Amino acid sequence: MRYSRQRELILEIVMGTDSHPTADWVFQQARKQMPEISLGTVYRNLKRLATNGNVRTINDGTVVRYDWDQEPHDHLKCKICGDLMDVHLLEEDIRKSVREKYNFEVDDVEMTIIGTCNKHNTIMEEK
Amino acid sequence: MRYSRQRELILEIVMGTDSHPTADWVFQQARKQMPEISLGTVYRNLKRLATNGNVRTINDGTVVRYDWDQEPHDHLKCKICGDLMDVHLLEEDIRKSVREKYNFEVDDVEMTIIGTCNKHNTIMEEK
DNA sequence: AATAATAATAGGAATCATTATTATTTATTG
DNA sequence: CAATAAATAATAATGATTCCTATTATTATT
Ligand SMILES: [Mn+2]
Ligand SMILES: [Mn+2]
Ligand SMILES: [Zn+2]
Ligand SMILES: [Zn+2]
Repeated sequence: MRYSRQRELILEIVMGTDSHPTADWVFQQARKQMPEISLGTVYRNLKRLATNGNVRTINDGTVVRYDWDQEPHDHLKCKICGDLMDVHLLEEDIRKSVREKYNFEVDDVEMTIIGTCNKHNTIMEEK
Repeated sequence: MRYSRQRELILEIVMGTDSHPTADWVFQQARKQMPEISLGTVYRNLKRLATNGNVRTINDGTVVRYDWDQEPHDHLKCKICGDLMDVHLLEEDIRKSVREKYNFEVDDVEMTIIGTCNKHNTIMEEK
């Protein structure tokens, strides 16, 4: 795979955020620095970066998000603000348990925990 | 909400399978018994049955599947045959841990474990 | 049973995220 | 610098799902 300015920029953008961005968000950022870049190029390169192991993909309902953090971890999704936040738990227990109980060879655990994040705490309203 | 023959059929089809069907699969089954039913009707009613709590939805990558089983449980997805199978594990531990450690109010845990199911066991090939 | 009120449907258009196509541009190599 | 082929930009196509609207079916009322 040979070098391209657009791929370098795309990777830099994903590396520079914790927001688990979509292809379209990356595209909006990228065109600020490179106005002629096309959305197809962003999709193509994000996919390639994912198969190369430079970034990882997250399925957020019906859209795909990208995450520079390759460590096995899961996500909390706030149903109010839609934010995804990282959470590290029990990954190894889950893998072990599934292997032993279900005879299923685990590659990857995808967990999204849906709820309400602490930005929307009810405590504040108790004035 | 008033009765409709098509909604009754749609629910019956979802209730009658463990395959975690998509809207399109339900549509294909439904039209065998009711050839004039439309795909939009299937989508509309599956969504309604889900909000009514008659069925639950599963995000399988980019497509939505439906599950009659309302018990909290997770799914193993085989990367070879694409099948989804039910798995029951640790749900309460996960909820508790997230509440305590992250101050995040949990509504629902969505977990998909990706790997290879035992239909593709390598033991069989060791002849 | 006929009538009225209106919820639900069929069929098709529209939308949204993503992928495919292709002519043109660009990185790489001798 | 020229040749080669990989990557891009622009745009068309796709697939899943939702939306629109004229027509039909269900339910309540005479
Ligand atoms: Mn993450
Ligand atoms: Mn299930
Ligand atoms: Zn929030
Ligand atoms: Zn399998």
